[in-house]
Amino acid sequence: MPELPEVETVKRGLNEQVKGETLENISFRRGNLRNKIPQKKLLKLCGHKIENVNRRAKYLLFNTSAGALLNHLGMTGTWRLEKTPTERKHDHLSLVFTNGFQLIYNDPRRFGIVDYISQGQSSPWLNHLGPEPLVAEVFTPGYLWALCRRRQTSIKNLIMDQRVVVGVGNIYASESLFLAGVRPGTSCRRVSLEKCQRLVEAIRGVLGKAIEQGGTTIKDFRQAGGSEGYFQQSLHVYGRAGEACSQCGSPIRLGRHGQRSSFWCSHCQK
DNA sequence: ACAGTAACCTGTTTGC
DNA sequence: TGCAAACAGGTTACTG
Repeated sequence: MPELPEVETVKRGLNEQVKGETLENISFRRGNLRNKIPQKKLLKLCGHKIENVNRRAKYLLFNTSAGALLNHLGMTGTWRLEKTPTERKHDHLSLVFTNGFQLIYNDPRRFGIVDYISQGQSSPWLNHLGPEPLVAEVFTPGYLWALCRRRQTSIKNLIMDQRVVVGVGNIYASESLFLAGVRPGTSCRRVSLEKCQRLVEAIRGVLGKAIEQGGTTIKDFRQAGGSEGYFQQSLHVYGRAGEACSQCGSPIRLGRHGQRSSFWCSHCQK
């Protein structure tokens, strides 16, 4: 479900909803998602305030002075805040706050992660992550170009590799490549420094705009509070196979790279 | 070491 | 209409 803009949107919503609130209890409906949920460790957070909710890559971190709850939404994870909770299918745990509200984690496909991080420590989940694309000092054209020299894969696979740069998933990979004028199947070895420059700018630009518009709602992504994102209106190629390219009118092509659908315009992207 | 594929799940859409 | 296959915003574990 969520790429960087969606996770960032969720993060901002959660800060409005639970920042400063004290955790009273955590109730668990099942013992595992993609990982085994360390229930006992997580219960150490009870009695402590959520200082803030941060984001690293596509991971959310609920920080307290007694450690943090780490969460990855996988494809279908959502948080919803309720005063009088109505149980829904696929509710897996809920954070109960002293103000009477509950923050409930729902995840049908259970590709999500819920883990505990001790105070001041890192987590194995965060170890191999590449730079944040929105931080210009760390995600530079030269950096990307150096990786293009070294690796042997398509440029789309490369920018979706979280070790290379975090936060770019299947939607924004296609969109960035369209904006940069590079076909997704191009071998990264054949991507010039100049193209890397355009690509870095495109990635940063598209992620930034998507955040401004509250993310992309294709199917079931919702902002905190339940409203949809609006960025889907701005998608140039993703999900538009057969439609006319907004720039040149050629039909948008559909193909697959690394088991994922790719969308591109053969005229605008070389 | 690296790249490509299967696997983890459920729900929805597509095609016969 | 019904059923089965294909597909979905992600990541890891395996294979060669």
